[in-house]
Amino acid sequence: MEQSTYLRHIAHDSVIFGFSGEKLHILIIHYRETGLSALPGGFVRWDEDLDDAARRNLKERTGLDNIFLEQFHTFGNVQRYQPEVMQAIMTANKITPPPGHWMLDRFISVAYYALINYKYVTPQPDALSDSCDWYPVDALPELMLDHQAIVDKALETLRERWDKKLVGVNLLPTKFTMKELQLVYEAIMGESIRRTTFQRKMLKLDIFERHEKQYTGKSHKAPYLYSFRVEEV
Amino acid sequence: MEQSTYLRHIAHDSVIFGFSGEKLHILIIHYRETGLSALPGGFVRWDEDLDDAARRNLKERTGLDNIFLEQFHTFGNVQRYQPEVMQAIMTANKITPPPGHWMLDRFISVAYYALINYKYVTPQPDALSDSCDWYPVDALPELMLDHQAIVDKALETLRERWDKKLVGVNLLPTKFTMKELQLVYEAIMGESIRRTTFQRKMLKLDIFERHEKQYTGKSHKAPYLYSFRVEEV
DNA sequence: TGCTATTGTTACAGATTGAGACAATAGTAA
DNA sequence: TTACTATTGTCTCAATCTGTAACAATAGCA
Repeated sequence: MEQSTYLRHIAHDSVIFGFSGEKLHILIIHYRETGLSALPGGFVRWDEDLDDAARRNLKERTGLDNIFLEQFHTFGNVQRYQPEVMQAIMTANKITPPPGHWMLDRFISVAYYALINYKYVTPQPDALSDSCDWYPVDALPELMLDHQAIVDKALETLRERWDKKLVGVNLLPTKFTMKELQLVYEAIMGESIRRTTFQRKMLKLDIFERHEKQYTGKSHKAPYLYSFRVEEV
Repeated sequence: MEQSTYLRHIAHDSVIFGFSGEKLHILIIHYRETGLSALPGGFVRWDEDLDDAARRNLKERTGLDNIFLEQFHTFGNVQRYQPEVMQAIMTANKITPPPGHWMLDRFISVAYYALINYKYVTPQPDALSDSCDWYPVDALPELMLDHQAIVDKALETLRERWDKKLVGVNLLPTKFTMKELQLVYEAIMGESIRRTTFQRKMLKLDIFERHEKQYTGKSHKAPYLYSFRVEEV
């Protein structure tokens, strides 16, 4: 029996969030000469854990390892099945798949979201795509298949998990100011919060370590830098 | 190309919660003559939405329709791949699959949880299983593959979603007393809560409708019955 | 008419949250 | 040196929420 490299019918897509300092961004890839935009995704190898596949893919796309990555939903509607889309991508890359090729099958996609520090990432397009860019979540291009729905669900999940998953911290450098953390919060929640209330709420969590002040050259009081405290056991 | 009824490599399993009035229970099936216990699960047809597959399966197993059913995680570790388990089940049913049969392949399983009213359900074993019974969550038999991990994750999810998903209401009859709702809460959360605090918290949600009193024949004040209020638009 | 078990409601203290006030800077300008 | 401005770290006060307890109102029974 033929045993291909990848598990058939199973894909994974990642919503990679980055924070620019002002807005929340998502990494979008463009397929060569097709006008198609999509979330970075891939397949699962025969001998590979599902989570590892997502992690491997993320590393291939961004070069980053040890990143916050978490599964949030699996999309399996029949309407996802649009072989002509995959066909177009392959054709544009001068691949002529035989009818019934596994990439033209119906796929169920397990979706992950990643939180990374925008500045440390230089997106790297892979063999099938010609570019790989950051877009603000509120100004995404039209995405293929159900990828917009995947993004929407990812955002919804992010809002629910703000407190439990250190969402903000994972989008910032190791050291950050309360102001920066608040900007992330507001970008994700889509609502503003009072400075003092936010600061008090964060500090009461007692999970941050306070460091030296950050002198920016601006003529006002310098803020403290904070980092997530790593508990020693 | 051979096109089987089901999508290869993709399964789904359901953690079906029921509340006995005292404890939280889960529906477990036993495979004929193998000693194997498992969550009810199934596969996805070629022309079927993933969610529909889970819903169809639930109906086949319990006879119930229009039930609260929600996806919560997808399990895809390589360790799940134990063809000898599936082999044993098929052998016990006098089926001799050819080597490479699709049911002996590696599977990724999308897990759902359902909340149903214990009393209205008579579990119905299907062709491959000899029985189908309720077990208290704290006294489950040994489950095959990673099904215990699936149950654990389901419980964890249930606790997180108590408020958002009307978890309690979905486990009770249409009309219920505050006491009953509180018992469900305590069974799920694994901790007791003060009666007055709980009652106040629930009533403040302003999502319940109060009905007539429930006279049980006991010699004390009769409690009101409540139901979830359906907002008219 | 009491008695008991249970339920609905209210009262009160402590904790949490929203909103504002105020003092403490870090640089700039006078 | 001395204002002046923008921003940050705290503190205060009131409103709200939560944990706890008390109390009144039954429903059936002796």
